[in-house]
Amino acid sequence: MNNYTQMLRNHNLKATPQRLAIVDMLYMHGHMSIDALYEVMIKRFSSISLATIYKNINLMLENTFIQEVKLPNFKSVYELTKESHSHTMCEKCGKINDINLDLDAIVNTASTLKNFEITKADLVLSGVCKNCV
Amino acid sequence: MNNYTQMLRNHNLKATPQRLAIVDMLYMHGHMSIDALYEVMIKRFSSISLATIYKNINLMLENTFIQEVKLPNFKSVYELTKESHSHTMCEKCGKINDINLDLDAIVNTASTLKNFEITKADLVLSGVCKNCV
DNA sequence: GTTTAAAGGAGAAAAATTATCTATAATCTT
DNA sequence: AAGATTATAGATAATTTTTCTCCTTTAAAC
Ligand SMILES: [Mn+2]
Ligand SMILES: [Mn+2]
Ligand SMILES: [Zn+2]
Ligand SMILES: [Zn+2]
Repeated sequence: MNNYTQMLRNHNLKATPQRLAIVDMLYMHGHMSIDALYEVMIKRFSSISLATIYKNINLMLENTFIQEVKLPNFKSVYELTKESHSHTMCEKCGKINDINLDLDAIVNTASTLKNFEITKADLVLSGVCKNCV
Repeated sequence: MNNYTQMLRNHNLKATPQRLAIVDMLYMHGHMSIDALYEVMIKRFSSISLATIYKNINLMLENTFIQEVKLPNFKSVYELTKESHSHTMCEKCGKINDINLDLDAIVNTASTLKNFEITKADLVLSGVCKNCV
């Protein structure tokens, strides 16, 4: 029994081949849209239903096994849940990368400024990556 | 000829009553989803088509007359374009507020760290507002 | 191996968004 | 101000995206 199998079961999800493949794809590609995921999944499971992708993505979201990343002007992408982090997105090539930034100061400022209890900070930095300048 | 009329024309948009109302609603409410906008618009224009809302929102987005704000777990909202700013969103009552935070330090750090030319920073702080604690 | 509860696939259905068409209204031209 | 020009609104169809239903298959438990 491999890694992902245990991870899925820990989240009350049966470890089906389709799910293991989804996890595998997300692990390999990092951030994937529904469409991109379906495209790679159909190669492994020629008869997989798009509904299966949606159902699993939604289930995994509910179980916080994965996270949705909303991007300006683009479709959402999904990734395996890991420590909170921010993202960069290249507007030319569309490449999305993780970036660890210390947002504590900002969050604290905001919290006191607005008397607001902050539980999550979603930051997307858009621009042009080094390969696209 | 009022304010909005001129603003719309400056963006190559004819100042129709429907558009003026959309601008007015966004000005009054701040951040609105497509549905919320349609709901208030139908009160003023009983026969307005949802397609008109979509067409105008998309046109105004193209002309950067308005901006889309993508929110975790919720539908996008739209607002009149103003100076770049961040948002807080209460997960209890759904209230969205503007907040001006100095992200320069963060942006610069990210830029040098990843050799990435940043043109835009979208930050949404989720949590619980003072009215909902 | 048998049981059972969950998941997959096919396709229908629903929801969201966009496109097409025509009458009308906003702006431009005189 | 009147007429010409062009973009827009609204009705509706079409398309796209997402969810649901139903039945079969399969993973997990015993
Ligand atoms: Mn990430
Ligand atoms: Mn705002
Ligand atoms: Zn790039
Ligand atoms: Zn609240």
